[in-house]
Amino acid sequence: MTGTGLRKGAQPFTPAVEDYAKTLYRLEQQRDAPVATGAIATRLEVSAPSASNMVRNLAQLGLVTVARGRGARLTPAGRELARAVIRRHRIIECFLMDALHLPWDSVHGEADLLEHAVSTRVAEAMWDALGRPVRDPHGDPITPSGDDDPDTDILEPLDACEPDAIGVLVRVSDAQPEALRYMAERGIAPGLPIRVISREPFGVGQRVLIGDTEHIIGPELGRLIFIERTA
Amino acid sequence: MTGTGLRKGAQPFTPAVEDYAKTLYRLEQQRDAPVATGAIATRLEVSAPSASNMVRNLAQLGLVTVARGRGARLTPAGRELARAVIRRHRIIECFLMDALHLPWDSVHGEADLLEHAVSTRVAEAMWDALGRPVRDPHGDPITPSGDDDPDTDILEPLDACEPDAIGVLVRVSDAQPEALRYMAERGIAPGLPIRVISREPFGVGQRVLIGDTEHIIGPELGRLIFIERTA
DNA sequence: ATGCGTTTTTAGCGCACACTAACGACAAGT
DNA sequence: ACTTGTCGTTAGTGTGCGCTAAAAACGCAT
Repeated sequence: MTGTGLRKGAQPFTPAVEDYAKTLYRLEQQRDAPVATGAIATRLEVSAPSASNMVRNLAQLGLVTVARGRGARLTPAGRELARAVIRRHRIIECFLMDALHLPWDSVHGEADLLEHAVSTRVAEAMWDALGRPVRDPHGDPITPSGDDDPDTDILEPLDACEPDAIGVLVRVSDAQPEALRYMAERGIAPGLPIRVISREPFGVGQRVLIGDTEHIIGPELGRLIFIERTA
Repeated sequence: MTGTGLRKGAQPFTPAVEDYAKTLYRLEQQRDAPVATGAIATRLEVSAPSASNMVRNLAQLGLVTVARGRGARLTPAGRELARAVIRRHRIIECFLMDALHLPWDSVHGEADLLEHAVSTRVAEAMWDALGRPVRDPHGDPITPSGDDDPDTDILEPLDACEPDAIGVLVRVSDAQPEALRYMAERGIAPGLPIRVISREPFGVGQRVLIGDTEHIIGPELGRLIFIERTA
């Protein structure tokens, strides 16, 4: 891979380390258990040995403890780093959309590049300039400073909601840009009221009212959309 | 130095290459001649061998031609790269000051970090959001897209101006943050009218009217301040 | 021309991070 | 109990980019 260049005044951790911490955090919070190195490798699109090595590296930095046998867990320090990176990422996403008016689906990728170069100072200045928003454009929470995502457990994936469920579309996973583009085209975005009309058979998906438009949401998409139930 | 981490979607050139191109450009334009590798090393604060190696690297990338014997010159491609980086840098500086209200003296350092992570798309979006300004906060020109700095030759360093010279303070070199802090404290900034009152003997410097305040400008500072003469 | 100081390059190394190929450890199936 | 497939790890490489120590080239003064 390409070398690092002259990054003297940069963050205390390398971009790679930050990325691993972030990924660890994500996976750890998905199911609360030690994270397999293979999962990390898949998620970061690196080879298994690369992930294996880097996990050892993180352990040496005190960011991770390797449970004997299988899997790694973040230490408090690691968790703090991960949360700091995620916070920067989300602030940057907000910023790119609200201040620079970049299209929804490109914001996540740009933020991935920027999150390692933007200092905390700059990120906080962005946050202030935006009026300290509470969620990013995909509905992910921007937590005060080092808290856990408060509501990931409250939210339900649309996919899992039975007909007549009512709520607010709060979050849309930013993992797949094409999905975002698809949704943007149809006006599906966080903040809209949502109601499940019915579930179509044969795996077609759900008929859903979002805002005042009816949509057919396939199961793939349904897993990326999260709602806060009101009924 | 630290490794690069996962920078997949990034710029076509590494941060280091961009930094060398930028420096080459700067030095080449200072005196129009091939640039000695030692000068590059000094400017970038790396060892002479490092600079030497990287210059060879740039040559291989087609960004530079190494004049036999001494010194390197940018090719058109190299010049274009350098100008793109410099343009990004200046837009970012503007942005940090005008949109995020960061202090004058910290803006340059942050921009140095960011200029390699901000894509052209984002930089141009920043520029638009700022109303396409023509100069950055230090008075350096933000040229339309790939032109040469138009006026560096028109400007005169304050240091070289004789008493009674009148003009506008256009540019302040951003090379030394402490100097910027000093000037910021005293309200010295680009855009102000300026008049040289007298030159004090024994190397003390010049008495100068900037805006409507009188200042004593020592020779060190006088070399960092550039004015556009009107008389 | 010869020798000296400066400048540049060569040689060899370290570190971060990726990769492939090959090896080991364990669950499950026969 | 033995094979097999799925993990994970070790071993060894490559690339970017920095470094020091030593050699080579240049430029100037004698």
